[in-house]
Amino acid sequence: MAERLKVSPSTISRALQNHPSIGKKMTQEVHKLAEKLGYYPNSLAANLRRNKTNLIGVIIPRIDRHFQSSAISGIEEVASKAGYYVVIFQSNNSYEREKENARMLMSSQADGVIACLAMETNNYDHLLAFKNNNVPLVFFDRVCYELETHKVVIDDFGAAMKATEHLISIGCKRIAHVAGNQQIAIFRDRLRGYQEALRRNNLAQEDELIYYTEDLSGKEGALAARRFLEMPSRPDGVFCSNDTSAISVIQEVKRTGCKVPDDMAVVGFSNTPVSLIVEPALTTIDDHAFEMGQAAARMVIRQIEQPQEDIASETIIIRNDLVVRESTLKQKLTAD
Amino acid sequence: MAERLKVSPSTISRALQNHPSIGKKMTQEVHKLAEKLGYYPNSLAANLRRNKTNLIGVIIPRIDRHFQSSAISGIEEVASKAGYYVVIFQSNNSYEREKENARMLMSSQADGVIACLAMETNNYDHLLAFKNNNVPLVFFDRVCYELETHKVVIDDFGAAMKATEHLISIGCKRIAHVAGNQQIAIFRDRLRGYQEALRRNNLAQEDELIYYTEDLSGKEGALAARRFLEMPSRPDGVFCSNDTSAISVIQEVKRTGCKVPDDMAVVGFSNTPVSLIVEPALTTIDDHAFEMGQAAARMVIRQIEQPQEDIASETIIIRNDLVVRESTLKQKLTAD
DNA sequence: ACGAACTACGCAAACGTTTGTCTTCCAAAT
DNA sequence: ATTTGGAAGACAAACGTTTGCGTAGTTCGT
Repeated sequence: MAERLKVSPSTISRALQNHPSIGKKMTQEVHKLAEKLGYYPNSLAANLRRNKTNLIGVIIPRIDRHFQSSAISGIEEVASKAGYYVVIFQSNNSYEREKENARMLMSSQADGVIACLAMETNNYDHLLAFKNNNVPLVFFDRVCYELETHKVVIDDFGAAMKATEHLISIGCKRIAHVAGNQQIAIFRDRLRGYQEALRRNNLAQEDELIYYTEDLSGKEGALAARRFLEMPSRPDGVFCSNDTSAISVIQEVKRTGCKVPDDMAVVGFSNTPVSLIVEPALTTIDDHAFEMGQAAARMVIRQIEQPQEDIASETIIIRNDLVVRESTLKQKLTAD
Repeated sequence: MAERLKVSPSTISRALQNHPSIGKKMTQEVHKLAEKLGYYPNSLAANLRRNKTNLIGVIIPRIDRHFQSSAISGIEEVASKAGYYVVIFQSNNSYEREKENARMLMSSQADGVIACLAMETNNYDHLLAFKNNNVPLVFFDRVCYELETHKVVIDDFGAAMKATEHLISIGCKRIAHVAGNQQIAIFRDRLRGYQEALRRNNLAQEDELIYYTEDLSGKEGALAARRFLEMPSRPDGVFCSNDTSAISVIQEVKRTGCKVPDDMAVVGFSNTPVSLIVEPALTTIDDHAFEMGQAAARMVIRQIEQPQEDIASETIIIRNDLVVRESTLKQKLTAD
């Protein structure tokens, strides 16, 4: 270590952080030497001693989903500005991996945790450890209502209602829905929002108009589209719980020679980049993933730095917007 | 700590890792107690003592690019199977951030590092620290030829040649190129591959057929397309150095009423998901990002675990494939 | 019955920092 | 000349593990 080349260990430490009780000359010399020796402080040791790691752990399903990586970008932006590092753990939507990730995070003494739950997860004991050990925990998007924690979400119910009412406003009378896994609150809420919109507008609510999927994959979107197309009285609008399935629906509809939006209008959810590429471009809900990430990061950092706050739980709801594109721009709209 | 509830500190440690020199009964009791107390070993302390973190640091430009996140998925798969954790640092293509990331990685005592260089980077001193301190370093994709390290790449030159020759094979005579930042080796190589294909087939090599971009963004793709379309003798084929710009080219060409591929065939690079969504679907080079990640991870782990190996540098070249889709399926092809 | 060989565990040092307190030295005030 | 005070730095403990070695207690062979 650097100390042996000059003097004592504590002096080095203080010099490196420009502590006032160390002389100017000494301080400068130490910095010089550190430079020359290519010295890197061992943060393991420092963190151990200080009992603070400046680490924010993030547990998410998959990094290669646009929504998730946008949220992470938001988290990172806020965190790094505040002097925190972000370490990412993927659950791959597996409960076991999520549990393992939580264990690792506990072991690595993260100062705070941000999580978006895996599809499979319906037991939350592995996350209790954070609560029990006073490490701040913030959920976003796929949150857990059974646990009393801070959350960042969007109003999925309202957004779904908005999307469905948009379909109604352009004249759709029979509106179908491609629903996500009903274990997950956000997908339940989107289904409910869809139903509520129908109810308020006195439109048909038939069970067969709802296609339940496992994971809203493209394949399932195509299957849903086929089912809808084969129905005797075919729906004229579809609200899908994500963009991937919505795009698949569009493609499948077109494959059969029908027109989007004229024969069937389509609305997605999330405003991923592909929604701009598909033809016709997809009307969708912009869920502001980046902002969700920012809010979650700010929230967790506040908890880290002001632990005395007695807020048991706080929920932030991020704005969402309906982005109208061609997939719901009926040419006959003006004629109506 | 758990020890105070029973006996000595070392016994606990050994019991937790099922060391043979600890009695069955004792071992079981310790595990039980750990369970009950919700005990999480402090890996900071353990790592400090063992001088091994099981951490692999990854420095990449941006997590929300499909190529990068696929590569990370590959890295993670291999790493986690081998008992390593992956911690991700984004450079946002900024040299300063990359330097900072490298410093942090050095401080956190990562066992190995995998890096994909930022656009801005053309000085490599910050990465020398790894070499100097014997922490294995593997580059992938955007590698650095000035440093003697292990690398995982694809044959960008060959792939570009393959792509361009494919355009030639479908009858294109005037082939343009949307080139990436020429500071980066891979984009230089792709340009060279394009040129070589033209040379070998005795086709026109005009400077104005090459459109140089800063970052191959969608916007730049559209600008390139416009330039090409306005040329007196319009190119009938375009090879773009990435998918984003290629898709923009397709959209812009269509916007002006021209047909892809009949008026202008388009080839991209990377086989991102959007290449399947755009119409016509994009012919592109599949660069096997996931496999690159896997290979890089295997490579760095091998170096970590077999430090005696005297291999100064090794380069792995991952297979790449041309994926032919409608953007180069000329209907007149059979007529030719 | 005596020592050898095991078994099962404790002791203590070490990893590289941080930090509260103590010491030393020197200048200024009395 | 003696005290006072402040500046600059040293000492040592502590963070929570791991690990080489030592040492009781037990078992076994003779």
